[in-house]
Amino acid sequence: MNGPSPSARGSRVTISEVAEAAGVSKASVSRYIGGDRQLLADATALRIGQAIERLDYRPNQMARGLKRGRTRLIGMLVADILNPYSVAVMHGVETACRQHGYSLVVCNTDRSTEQESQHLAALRSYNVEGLIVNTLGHHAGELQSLHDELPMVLVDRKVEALEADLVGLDNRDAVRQALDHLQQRGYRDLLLVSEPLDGTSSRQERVTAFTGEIARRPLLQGQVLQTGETFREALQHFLVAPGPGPKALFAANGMAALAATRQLRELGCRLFEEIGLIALDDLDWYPLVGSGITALAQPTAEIGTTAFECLLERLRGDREPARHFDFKAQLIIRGSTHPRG
Amino acid sequence: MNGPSPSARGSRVTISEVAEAAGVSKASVSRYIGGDRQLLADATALRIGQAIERLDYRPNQMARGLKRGRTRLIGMLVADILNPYSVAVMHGVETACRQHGYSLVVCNTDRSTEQESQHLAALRSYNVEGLIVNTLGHHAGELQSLHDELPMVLVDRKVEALEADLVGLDNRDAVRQALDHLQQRGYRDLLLVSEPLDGTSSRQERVTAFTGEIARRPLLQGQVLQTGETFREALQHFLVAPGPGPKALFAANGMAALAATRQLRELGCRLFEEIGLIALDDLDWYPLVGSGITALAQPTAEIGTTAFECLLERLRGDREPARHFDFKAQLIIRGSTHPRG
DNA sequence: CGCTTCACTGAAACCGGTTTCAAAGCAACG
DNA sequence: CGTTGCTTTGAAACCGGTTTCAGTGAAGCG
Repeated sequence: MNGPSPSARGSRVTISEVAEAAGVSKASVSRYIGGDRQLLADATALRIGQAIERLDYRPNQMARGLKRGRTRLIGMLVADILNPYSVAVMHGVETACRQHGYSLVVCNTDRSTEQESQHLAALRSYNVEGLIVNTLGHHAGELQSLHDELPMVLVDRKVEALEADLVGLDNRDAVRQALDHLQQRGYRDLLLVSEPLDGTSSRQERVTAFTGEIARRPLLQGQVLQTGETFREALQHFLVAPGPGPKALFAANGMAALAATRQLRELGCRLFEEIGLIALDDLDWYPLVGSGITALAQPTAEIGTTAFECLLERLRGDREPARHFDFKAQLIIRGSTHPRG
Repeated sequence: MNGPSPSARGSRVTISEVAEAAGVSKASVSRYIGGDRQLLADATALRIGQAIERLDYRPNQMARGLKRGRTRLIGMLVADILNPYSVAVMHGVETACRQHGYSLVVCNTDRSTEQESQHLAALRSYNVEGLIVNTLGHHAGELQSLHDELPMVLVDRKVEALEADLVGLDNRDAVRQALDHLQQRGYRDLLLVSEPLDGTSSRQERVTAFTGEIARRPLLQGQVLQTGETFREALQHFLVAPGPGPKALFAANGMAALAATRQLRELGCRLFEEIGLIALDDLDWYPLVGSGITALAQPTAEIGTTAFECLLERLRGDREPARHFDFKAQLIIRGSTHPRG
């Protein structure tokens, strides 16, 4: 009837106590909890089971990991935990982890190079079995040396000179879908709004795909703008400049969509009568802004699960060369790209 | 020039190898990395430092935790990682953790009772030093028995019969601020929109404070509505029903604000000319909807840091009775509560 | 010079598990 | 009845660290 003593903070039941209570050796208890139950006589297993139940014994995963080399811990390095995309992917990863008996250690680098390094060291010291990385990818050296030690899957962003699996979006296809849609709706003068190009591969790919596609489509004219200090003025300039036809913005991700919409409002634009908008990522508030923001949704949950499952295969010994998973974005049409003239 | 062998997956440099390389004993190396450096002769320390550098040695945190009892790991149980409030708090916690050399294991229960239980077991088995809990709080028993073993801080939500520190919002004050503001702006007929009352203490407190305050203010009339299946009809009914004056919604949190705004739009409301809106939590898209949504911002970062620091004090041996930290919400006025009447 | 003190170091026990290895008990076999 | 072989078990080594404790040599002291 009496639970564990409240003052006994940190002192847990150990395998030795269970062994003693059951009148067997540590080894037998270890075999019981380790799944080698068929090695034990039924009577012995029963006694151990009862002792475990009675003492409410839970094996110490850290101690198990020490000898066994399996901590059942996965590390995830996230560039910006306040970015909804990252969280959505992380949610997918976490779900997959739990389903396979793994736990997730999440490290947020806050887009800081120094924190990235610090977190990598920490994750290594915790003996995580594998790593899911969505980050700046400076520290290519550290990442490489870590990748030599354990499996690693990149999410959304390549890291230069790192031969690892990659799970992300088919950016080229997404950009094409966006331009197809805008063009079909009658928009002609486009502006790609991206967060600053800091080397993040997905951002760069979207920009490259955009300029490439624009060059290939005689009907369209397009330029690229980065959010930041000069963004407002440049945007204003775009709005008033003469062009080949109706104007539209293409936000390269959710944060850019937020920044773009905010600036449009502050510049006194009526959303979205004067100017169209399409955004990569589909955030839950897009339907609420003006007549709704047209989006290219990323299958974030699927990206997360795939990243984990990819990691799992590596953990099970898969030695294939690095693979790439490119998911397609899904167009969700709302009022911000209503047909134009 | 040659890094570690790529095939040597999982085999790291150990303290023994460093000891051998430096020509000293494990004990000395341990003292070196453990901060007992002043115990060592300068020459010895130098040799060890060089050996560590040369072999790129990183101590295994798990092994250290085993004997020392300090894993430098904090667990956080989150009810819903897709809820921006939770993420914002988590961000605060994570930052504080890193600054103090701790890492964070995040477990998302997805509002599932079963997952909560599963995660608690996992966190225990990983020897986390402390726990930050923001969750349903079913499993009061498991939480209690865990709280007997290690320090625990609740965030936002009380758990019945659990005597633990709590960090959250002063809900009564927040509700008063909201009603003061609405009243002063001329709104008279109010509707509190809450997510379903599932026992979450903060939700319940807001509802209770609301009805209490309404009863106390003769000018105001108010009722409570929960999001969910019947929400749309009930909302529509509220919109057309006669009342004592201008109507406004009070969203009890960010998710409720999202649901409410969405329904208002679908019901054809012009935001926010016909009806006012104030929301608890301040999400980054509030300025973009209609004329902007007035908000009561929670100091989420501060809540997160406080939760961690509170935990830290407990870890350092603080045995005070359970404390409560109630933060004040901050009113941020936007167009959704423009003056009426 | 003998004795104490102190700074420094290493051997060994320990943390809580897993795994190897050998041995004990028992049945089947020739 | 002596072997053989299988099942079941425990002692002990091990994982990678920390910590205790005893020992060494040199400096300080009477």
